[in-house]
Amino acid sequence: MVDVARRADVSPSTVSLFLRRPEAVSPRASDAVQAAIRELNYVPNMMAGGLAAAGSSVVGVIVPSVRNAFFAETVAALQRELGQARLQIMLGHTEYDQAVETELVRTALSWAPAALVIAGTEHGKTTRQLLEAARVPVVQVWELGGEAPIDMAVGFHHYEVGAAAARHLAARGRRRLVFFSGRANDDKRAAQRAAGFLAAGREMGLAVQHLSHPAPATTELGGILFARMLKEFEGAEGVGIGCSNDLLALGAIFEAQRRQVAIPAQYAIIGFGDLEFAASCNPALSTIKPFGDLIGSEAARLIIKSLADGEAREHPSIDTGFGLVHRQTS
Amino acid sequence: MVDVARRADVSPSTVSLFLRRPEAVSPRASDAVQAAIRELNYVPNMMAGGLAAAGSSVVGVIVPSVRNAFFAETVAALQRELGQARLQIMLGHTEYDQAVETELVRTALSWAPAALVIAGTEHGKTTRQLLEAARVPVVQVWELGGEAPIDMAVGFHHYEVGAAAARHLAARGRRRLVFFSGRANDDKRAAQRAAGFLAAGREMGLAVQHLSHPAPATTELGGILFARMLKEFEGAEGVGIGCSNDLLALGAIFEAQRRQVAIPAQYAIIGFGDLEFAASCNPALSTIKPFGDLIGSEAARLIIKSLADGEAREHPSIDTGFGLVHRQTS
DNA sequence: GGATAAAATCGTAGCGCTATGATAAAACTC
DNA sequence: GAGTTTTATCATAGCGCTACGATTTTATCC
Repeated sequence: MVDVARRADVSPSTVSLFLRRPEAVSPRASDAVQAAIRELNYVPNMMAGGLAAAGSSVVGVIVPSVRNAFFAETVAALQRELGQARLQIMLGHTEYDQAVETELVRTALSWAPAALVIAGTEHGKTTRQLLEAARVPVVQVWELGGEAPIDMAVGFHHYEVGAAAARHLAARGRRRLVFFSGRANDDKRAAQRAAGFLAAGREMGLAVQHLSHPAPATTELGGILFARMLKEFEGAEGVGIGCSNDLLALGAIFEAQRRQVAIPAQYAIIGFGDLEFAASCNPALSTIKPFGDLIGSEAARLIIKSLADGEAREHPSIDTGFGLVHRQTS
Repeated sequence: MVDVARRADVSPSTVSLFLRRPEAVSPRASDAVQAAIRELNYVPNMMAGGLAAAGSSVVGVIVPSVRNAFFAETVAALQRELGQARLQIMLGHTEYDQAVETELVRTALSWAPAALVIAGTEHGKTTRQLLEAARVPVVQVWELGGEAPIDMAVGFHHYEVGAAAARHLAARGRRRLVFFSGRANDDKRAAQRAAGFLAAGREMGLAVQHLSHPAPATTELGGILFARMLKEFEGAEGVGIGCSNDLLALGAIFEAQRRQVAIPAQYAIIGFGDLEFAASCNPALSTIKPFGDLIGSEAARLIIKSLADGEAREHPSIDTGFGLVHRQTS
């Protein structure tokens, strides 16, 4: 910055002011500074700026897995919207491990972030304390319900997702409901969807069952659970299958085809996620669609608004809801 | 840090030294400092440290899209390995736009990063200049060939991927080869795979054709291209289809089923990516498997080694190669 | 032209930590 | 115990920029 100032024949303060508030600098000085920046290919040092300003332009984003298409979509939307506001994403993923999550929060805080985005409402005690003490906007995403939000929240009720899937299958005449899920020990949100599905089925007086597995919810596991279900429900009629995500559903479809089992004539299926392939499946997959992109863009909007409002900021929770997408499998 | 020092009855220098090199501090002082850190819940300010040290623990990671499962896997591996080395990922994604890429590089550089990871070998002139002038380790990932590496590279030759797919289909008796691709205007790596496929086919004296589309390479597009191909090759025999990714292949499989076209009896298919569902498809998908996880972990290893070696560091290019996974579609 | 207000520019202390050399304390040798 | 070496601790300048008040310049009014 000192070199830019020298070249533009202004003081370093003026260069700094120009970068922060261009309208506060005269056109003559602006032109000179811009030219100097271009000629010297000057790149500001964000650490110096953040240190002097007692806060940085970093937004810590902590999700269970960036490989999971749900979270990837939200991260992408956050990047898009926050990038426009000159904020940078520092990414951490927990692989569903609470101790990792605590360390990632601590690391994010060491960058004096402008805000934090973290998936879920359930956190370990230390994590929650760190977040509560952080004095920066915190947005919990992808879930509502459970523990009260620390600050702001954007998500939906996974329990209601499961219930909606059960009600949809019942409305399609299914009298016996089965729920497939993976990551039984780690994925609290999938467990909520299962709980909602089973409870809604019971309320409607239907027979319900839960087939779960500790492995991640993959296409392969979907096929395995479908085969297992066939064994248990030999000859049963009117079965509806809820899957904790679309990959399990895809695997179930493939296994049904291999065994000449007709979908949905013999077994109706509904997934969760409305993943990229869902509409193009054969048969096209019914699913519950979360709005991952909307979650990201709403979280970004809340952050930007919070930063503008300062101490007067609010603490909203936004329920994005979800969509029922009725296609050929149900 | 001053508060921690006061509480531990040592100087702030000793606290700092303990955090950087614990073995350089006596056990008595170590215990006192650790206790003070715990009691005060002290979180270091990384910006101050980075500024004073003339460099930070940030690694800028710039990929076309985090929603793309290939890159997500590499980002996940980078996060895992670099996290172990106390480095933090600052993520940017370009959505295949070169101007965005340039800005993301500039932003990453403003954090005085320890290193940069960027996808691809082809970059705009300004981007390349920024990277060359950066004086930090730069690892280009997911591609080899094209322009010479700026510093280090971990990837494979997409042209060879296409050629391998063509040779595989020829070895399975296919006499007419078609390549499906999407994002025809943006995705240079997909274009390379197409070029390799077509060239290898021609070299073997086979009829070759390229069906491409400017839209992203989705399952739906796979179905559309398959339908288009059926029109053009009405009654042709011995056709082999190479797809620029597994999603296109999945869409082609679904469309074949809808039209009672037998895979691979009538048309053989090979994808790219070995995505999560590939093995569980009906029929199971033949594909070319890139090693996204290995690319991430190798890039991380190179960065960590570079940082340890300092000016004496080397500039390797690592060819991870790829695997041919022969399953039921071919 | 003088007085006043607004806009523009500048000077300065300091943000929290590091690297480095200076100093103090501990360990070793004779 | 004295001298030397090694280990541990401390003091200091400074990293590049910001926020803020001081100063200068420009614009407006009478």
